[in-house]
Amino acid sequence: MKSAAKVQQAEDSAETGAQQIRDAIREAIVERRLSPGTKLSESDVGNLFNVSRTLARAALQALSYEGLVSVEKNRGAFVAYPSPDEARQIFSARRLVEPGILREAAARIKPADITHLRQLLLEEGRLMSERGQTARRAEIKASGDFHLMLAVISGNAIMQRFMEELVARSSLVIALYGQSTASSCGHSEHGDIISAIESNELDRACQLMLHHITHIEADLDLRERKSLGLKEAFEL
Amino acid sequence: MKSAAKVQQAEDSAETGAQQIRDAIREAIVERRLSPGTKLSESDVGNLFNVSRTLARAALQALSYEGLVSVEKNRGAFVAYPSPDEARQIFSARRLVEPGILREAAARIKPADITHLRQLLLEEGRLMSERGQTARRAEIKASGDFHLMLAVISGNAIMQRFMEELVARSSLVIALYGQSTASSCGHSEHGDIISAIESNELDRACQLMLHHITHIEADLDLRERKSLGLKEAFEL
DNA sequence: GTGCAAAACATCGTATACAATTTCGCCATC
DNA sequence: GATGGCGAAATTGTATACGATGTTTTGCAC
Repeated sequence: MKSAAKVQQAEDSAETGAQQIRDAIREAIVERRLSPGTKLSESDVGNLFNVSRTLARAALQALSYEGLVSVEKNRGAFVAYPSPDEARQIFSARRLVEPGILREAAARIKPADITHLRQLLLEEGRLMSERGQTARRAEIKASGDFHLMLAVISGNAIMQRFMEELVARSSLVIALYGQSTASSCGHSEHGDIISAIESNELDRACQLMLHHITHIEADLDLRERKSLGLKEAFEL
Repeated sequence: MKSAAKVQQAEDSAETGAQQIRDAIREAIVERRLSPGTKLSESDVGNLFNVSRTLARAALQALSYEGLVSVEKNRGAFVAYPSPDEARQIFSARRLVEPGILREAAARIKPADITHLRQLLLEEGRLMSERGQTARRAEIKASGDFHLMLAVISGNAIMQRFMEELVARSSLVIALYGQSTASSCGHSEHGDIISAIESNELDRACQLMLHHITHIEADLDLRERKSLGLKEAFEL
């Protein structure tokens, strides 16, 4: 029934008054309801969630450890505004770890996992064809979930957490520097990767993954905005 | 002069009342002055550093994000006591990322970096020959610094932070499950890796790195302690 | 003497309060 | 009219206070 889930949630959220807020804000950032640079004042966050500044502050601190929020001393917290250089580092990191994760995942993958991956893919495709903001947001999330799922399958909780951070930060980068309207220009590439895994073509799957990541990065416009950059760093 | 550095430090530490404490505790954990499972009560930590529970709590929270401290709801914070499975995941993660980091580092390495690496190696060797607790602790740190330095050279701040976490947690694992007295049984392996990089034998350097990590893990006794495990989790 | 229950104690979770720093607006002055 | 400084308002940094939860101890009954 609902009781089990509710109790579980209650037990979690009890310790995690702050974590609930953290998760809510993170979701808002990843789904781009919050734009990079937006100020997240402790009081505002606290009022919004009906908690004290203490918890709001804890949540913001947590997000800063994940790189989604930058806190500046005596000035407050802002949704992270990754520099082009940071963006490059994020994708460099992904190219570095995702082939390895894919290999680990492929070694342990079960038929049920493949089914699950294909379900994700279907969902992603469905959302792509839909119109509207909510569909867009769900699509963004689904696109990241594919990469996350591989980390889950790999069975390494540490790499999973790291990938969560990388995917979330990627979403931020794409929001800032993305050019093409469709963030998931490489939707079909996900399918190709699954197919390669299924047919045990591991090296090819890794190659596809590398290309996929590179394609995402290639869609960005990572040129520095000199004069604009200063203005934006101040206010926007 | 000193002023620039001092000011920089002052600005840093001002924002980081909590971060100073976090760093101090982390250092104590990594250098094994604090054993896994040790209780870190918020009040005690606060009193120790002459700050309120607020800051102590923030520091402990931060350490829990790094996996060095585990906080249990309504029970308090403890120096992390990684399970054998967690230990395996940590080394699995290192095998996954360190070759990639090494490749990145090799691509950007400058002569000055190699000099620096060799200096680290020398220092490590010197500490190995010394006796005493302090030398041991410094040796542990130096051994990790080699791996960290490669991440620094790679120029990717994200991977650098990730490696910092992995090295710190490795230290914890070795403290728990290490068998041989010398934690740095593979000291010479560090030198071999540098040599391989210097002579541009990249594939060999990666192989050496993988073997090195595997050697460290092989020195562990990762068998589960059933009855003992429970007792230790309580008190020790 | 043993076992259970209840209360005292300790510790954490959260809110509120105060101090320090920054920011913004206003007025005087050039 | 522009500029610079001074003061008020807002925001963050830190401490303290109070309620909730877990742990230990004490006392009573069997």
